[in-house]
Amino acid sequence: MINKKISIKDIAKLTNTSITTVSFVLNGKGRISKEITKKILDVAAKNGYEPNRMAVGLRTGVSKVIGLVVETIGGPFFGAMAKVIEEEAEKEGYRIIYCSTNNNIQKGKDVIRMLSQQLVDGYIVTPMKGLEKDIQNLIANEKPVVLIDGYFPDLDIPHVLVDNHGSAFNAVDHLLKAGYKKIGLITADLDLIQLQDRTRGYKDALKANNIKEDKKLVFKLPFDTDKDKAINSVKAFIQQQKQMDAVFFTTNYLGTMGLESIKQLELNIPHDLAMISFDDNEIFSLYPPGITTIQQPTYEIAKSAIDLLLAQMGGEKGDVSKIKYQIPSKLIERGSTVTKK
Amino acid sequence: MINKKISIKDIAKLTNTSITTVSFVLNGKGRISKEITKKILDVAAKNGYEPNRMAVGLRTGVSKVIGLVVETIGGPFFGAMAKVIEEEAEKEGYRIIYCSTNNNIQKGKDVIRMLSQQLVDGYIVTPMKGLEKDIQNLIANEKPVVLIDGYFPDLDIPHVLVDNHGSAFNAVDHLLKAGYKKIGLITADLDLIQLQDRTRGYKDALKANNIKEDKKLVFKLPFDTDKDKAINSVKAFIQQQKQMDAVFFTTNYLGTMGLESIKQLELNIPHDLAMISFDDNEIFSLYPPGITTIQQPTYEIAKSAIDLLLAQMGGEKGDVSKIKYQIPSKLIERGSTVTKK
DNA sequence: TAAAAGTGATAAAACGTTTTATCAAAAATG
DNA sequence: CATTTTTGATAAAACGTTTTATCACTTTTA
Repeated sequence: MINKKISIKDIAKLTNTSITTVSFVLNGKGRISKEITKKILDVAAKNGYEPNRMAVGLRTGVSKVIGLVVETIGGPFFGAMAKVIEEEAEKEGYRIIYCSTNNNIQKGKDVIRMLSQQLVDGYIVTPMKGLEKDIQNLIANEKPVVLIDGYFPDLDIPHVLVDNHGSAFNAVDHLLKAGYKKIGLITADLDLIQLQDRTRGYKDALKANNIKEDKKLVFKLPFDTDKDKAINSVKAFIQQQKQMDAVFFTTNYLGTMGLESIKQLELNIPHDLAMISFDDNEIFSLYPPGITTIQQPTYEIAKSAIDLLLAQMGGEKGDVSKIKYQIPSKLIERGSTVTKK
Repeated sequence: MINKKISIKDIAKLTNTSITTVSFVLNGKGRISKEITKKILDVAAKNGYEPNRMAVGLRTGVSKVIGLVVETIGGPFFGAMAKVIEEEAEKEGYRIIYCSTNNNIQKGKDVIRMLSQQLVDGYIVTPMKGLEKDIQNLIANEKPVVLIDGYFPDLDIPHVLVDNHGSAFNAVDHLLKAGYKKIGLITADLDLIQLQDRTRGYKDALKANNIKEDKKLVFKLPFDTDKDKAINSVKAFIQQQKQMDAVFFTTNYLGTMGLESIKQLELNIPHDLAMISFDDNEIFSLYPPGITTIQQPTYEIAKSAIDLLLAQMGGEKGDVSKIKYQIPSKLIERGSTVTKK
């Protein structure tokens, strides 16, 4: 089976036919007699013929590759989605080429430029501020794009993500209904629409419960501080706000870091401090007394995104620019937010 | 900047030169005068020329794409490695196309066949029993391959992975030195060399400490049982072995599941049962009293693997088939294995 | 039975590059 | 000044496909 790669031309020679005939047979086009068809198919199979994707790509302009641009591939959230996307794509014969941006705009630009060297048929991208032009460019060049986990507020580009505002609203509302009064917010100092929407959800929930927002209860953790430093500043924040009886973390990463901080401060959850984190995670279910979380529907998000993209690449016409899915999340209630006596 | 893609031919027309000249200038070959060179470079830059990778690939047989075949991209271990691999590859202008096998041999075969349709220049693969032929085929076709996280005992293929035997040995030895007598092993019923090496490490450590192996203390969790079922069977195993005072989990996944089981059984760690898990994980550092783990050097593994691959693809000759890195791990001692009084 | 329609197969162009071989003009050599 | 060498540029082939247009031959139609 150790075969030098065989080409359509070789098969033609082997079967005393022409290149065209072989191509037609292999693609089920044209009109070729049963016998010749069989002969060609046999020879192709016996020699393990595989079309040269480069040649096909050059000729047809189709690569059967999807570009997946995410913030970071590690981590449970994108990891889970990548898996779903890969599986679905494979069913239609697409492969995934993936790149991460690490929330770095220049990296994002580079990655998109690279991918756009006619080597990718469509994109799933987690957007960041600053990438608007680049992504519009892709669309202008007729490449389907689906945004995931974020969106551009002023642009009509199909996207699918969790209902950030509603999820945060529900979480904070849940805390208030459970009797917590002074609810803090810990978020990241990143210019991401997701975080803004979550913050809005927090504020709107307070408002809906007639609670005045206290600016001192909101903490924005600077980006790219190292972990120990970050934990220390979160600890400092928690200690400063003595009256705070619950805290809402806007991301998975912040939540686990918060957990570490609370642990180091030797505070009891939920007695001294209740907490909720965005994004479920194995830690949150295991760590006593269990941390209440907002579980993102990763499967639905990923599935919708890839379906949307495949539909577009499958030649579906129609204007997709208005397709904007906001998928509801699920609040997983655990011990960290028991109703206050 | 919304440019229809421009080709080398267009540039030639725009500058009143020939295709060859443009190609030479763009690739720094041939002998072209300063002025023409400048003119072409200017036009190319202004129009945002990007070479068509398909055409280049077809002509040169080089795709500048690396295939990464892993068990599953989710999860901290492969996630972390994927990141490193992607970053290093990018420095040399390579992109990553990734596929997961989910420990399914057929899927692995399919994936490799797909990638080998002349669309990938080299491979990093986590091997599984049954893929020997397929991978040897790649090598026979002159494609560089580096195995990661596993290897084929009977084949000379470059690979890099943690020192599984030594790591497991150290872990179990650590337990024995800390005063634990009856040490259990929980592993997965998968035919993976990694797990076998770890199991050997466990057994050899017992032997080295003159302890007779007790078959009843070894539990192989059947593959693909669902999580709840798995937890229940682990619980049953733990309850059955009353004399067992410590347990060694051979993977991350098993470790967290074990943690859940122990939690449900309301056993105290380490008083009722000490534990060590292979593969560090955020849960293990957070979960009280802290779980002792074997921390795999993901960075070194990934870095070595990609370096090895890039070197081969960079035209490095020489026989690499004997390159076999076994990188030592680090035992992170935490509260789950305190010295027995 | 002559014209029209259908059948089975193919030649050749095209996709966008890279690269070899070639060529004319200019410069250097004897 | 005739010859060789160097310089700067290019034509054309090739990579492996897909696809359009064409062709010879058979069958159907009028």
